[in-house]
Amino acid sequence: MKATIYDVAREAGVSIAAVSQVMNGKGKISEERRTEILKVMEKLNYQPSVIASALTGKKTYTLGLLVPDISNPFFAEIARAVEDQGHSLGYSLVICSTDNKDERVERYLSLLQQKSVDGMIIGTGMDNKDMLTPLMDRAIPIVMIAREMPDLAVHTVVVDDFVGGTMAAKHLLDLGHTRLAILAEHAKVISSRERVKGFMATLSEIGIKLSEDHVRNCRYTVEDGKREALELLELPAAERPTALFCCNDMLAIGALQAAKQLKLRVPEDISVIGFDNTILASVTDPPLTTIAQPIEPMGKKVVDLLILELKKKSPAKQRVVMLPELIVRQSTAAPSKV
Amino acid sequence: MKATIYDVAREAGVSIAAVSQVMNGKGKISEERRTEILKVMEKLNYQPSVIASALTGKKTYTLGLLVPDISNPFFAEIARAVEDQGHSLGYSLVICSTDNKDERVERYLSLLQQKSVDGMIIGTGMDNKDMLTPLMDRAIPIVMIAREMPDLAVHTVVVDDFVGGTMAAKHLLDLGHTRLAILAEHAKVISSRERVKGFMATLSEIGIKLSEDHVRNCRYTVEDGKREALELLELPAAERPTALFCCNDMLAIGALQAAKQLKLRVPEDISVIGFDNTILASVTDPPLTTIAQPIEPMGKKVVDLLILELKKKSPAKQRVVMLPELIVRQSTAAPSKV
DNA sequence: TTGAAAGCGCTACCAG
DNA sequence: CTGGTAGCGCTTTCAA
Repeated sequence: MKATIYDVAREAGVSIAAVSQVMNGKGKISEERRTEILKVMEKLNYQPSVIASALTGKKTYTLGLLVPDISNPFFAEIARAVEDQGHSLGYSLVICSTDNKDERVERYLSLLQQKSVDGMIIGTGMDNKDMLTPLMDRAIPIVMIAREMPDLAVHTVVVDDFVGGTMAAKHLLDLGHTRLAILAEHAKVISSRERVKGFMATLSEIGIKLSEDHVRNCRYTVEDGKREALELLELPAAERPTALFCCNDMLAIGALQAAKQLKLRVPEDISVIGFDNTILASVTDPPLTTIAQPIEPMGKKVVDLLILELKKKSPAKQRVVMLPELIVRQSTAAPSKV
Repeated sequence: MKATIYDVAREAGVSIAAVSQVMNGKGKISEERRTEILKVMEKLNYQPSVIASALTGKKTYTLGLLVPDISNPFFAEIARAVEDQGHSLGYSLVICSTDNKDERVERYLSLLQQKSVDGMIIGTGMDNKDMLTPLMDRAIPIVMIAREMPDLAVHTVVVDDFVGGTMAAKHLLDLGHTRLAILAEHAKVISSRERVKGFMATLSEIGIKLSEDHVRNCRYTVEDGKREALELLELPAAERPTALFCCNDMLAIGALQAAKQLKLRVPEDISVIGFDNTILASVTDPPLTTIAQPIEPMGKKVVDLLILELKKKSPAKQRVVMLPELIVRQSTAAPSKV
């Protein structure tokens, strides 16, 4: 069986209090006893129980991460960034794929509480924002990444979606496009909305206005993107957009597939720009021009904020906005002169 | 603060034992008290502490999953499958990206023990297999997925790598290829070795033998695959392979990129076949022909085995071998007649 | 310096 | 049926 603090104490001929003290580097212990105890711990391969220590009011050193789907490359990359930073600070990560379903969010939120995680990182949307308030009442530290819930006093780390949208627009405009369209995510996704806003704002600066059916709402799957893109690309040539801004890489891939199916060449006949710069963007054909989110720094930052928060050393609630970056690959080009 | 069992008991005017009993559905409680207690729990939004209950000898309902890198789509997909099955059985998942470094494996193994996870799912390789024996001595349930350590008595779920290799070979042979080459993972990766074996065995059945420099060892990155593929594809035309079997999709993508760089067309000039059928395979250009692993059933199965194991109802150690499947997309075709 | 003892929240056994 | 109580492994006073 596993060795306990009692085993170590007995073996070393001291009290459990002494053992506890050397483990936590607290209290005064003679150097002699100290090394003796250390030796015994080593010998017994003693692994202190985090469970027991947590019960006495200390931390569990476990964090929860809620994302829509860990198998989605974007969130997998976020998870890795969060895991690494957490790990370097001594925390483990429990992953929770919510599929964006409130019911799953609720279930996980409750589970994580029962397991006494030290804090939660929310990277998933939810329809009912009230789900989080009970947590906050209980003073369970929460931070958000890549999503935000306005009027919720929590640290938040996001990319500047609006600016990302303007970057995409500028790139396309610079290339000479004038007939544009957007593949957006569901309207309730704030980040997507902001991207669209930034995109449209930039267009309107030079007097371009998108008709409503040129802004399509999709879920977040490749299939969805493809379906909507097909409709857009099947419009009569005069209306058909020459460039597509997709609010994430998955949708952009759908658009690529739609173009292929319609025998349209990318970027000659149609330019496509994505968002996120996941690994997917680098392996498509053609490689996807996209707006990159600085995932790694974001994951790092959100963990740092969470740790600060649960150490009560937290500054006023911050909203950290990171700058996106345009990554030009080969899915965008000047429109062909017709 | 969080409500405890005491709060519920006090509020309901009963003993904590009674509360505990209704929670666990044990003992005899009058229907009356029972509903009353339930009502109070509801009212106080009582969340029983898994920590405390675990300390009394019950389970933590937490599982650990070790993989090389959660941001690698293949492992992210495994994680999702494992998470789902675990979740449906009431278990949470702690993810651990090891980067295939023994040092990280060891650290995580120790951490998971300290946190008293109920079991661990190993999907990462390690040089020093002895790292697992202390766990087994302590009777911590372990199962393996997508990796195996022969002569270690643990349940293992793998795809039939050898057969996968033969499938790839048959497909290429049927297409008419005779000059073949392999992009393998490091020789210590058993699954890769088996794939190579299956592939070569099939070739030798019809008298084809690969020269040694046509079997290249890579790490598991796209860059690595590309580098090795470049060398292969730059061979004089007479020696240059017309088809490449890559032991995973990442390497295959590297091969695709190498071909592109050399202005070779896929599949006309060079056929490429991957392994794993991750999401990446469906978004490349051309879409990748690959050998699919039944990830979802594998994840489900491995969790079931683990749960059985920790309920002590475990049958003799099983090695579950699932059948791979050839997914034909567009990266393979008959060699062009030269 | 050191150790006895009181919990942390919950389970399980046992006497009523 | 019901409730008192002894732990689970560890932390933290508080005396000695």
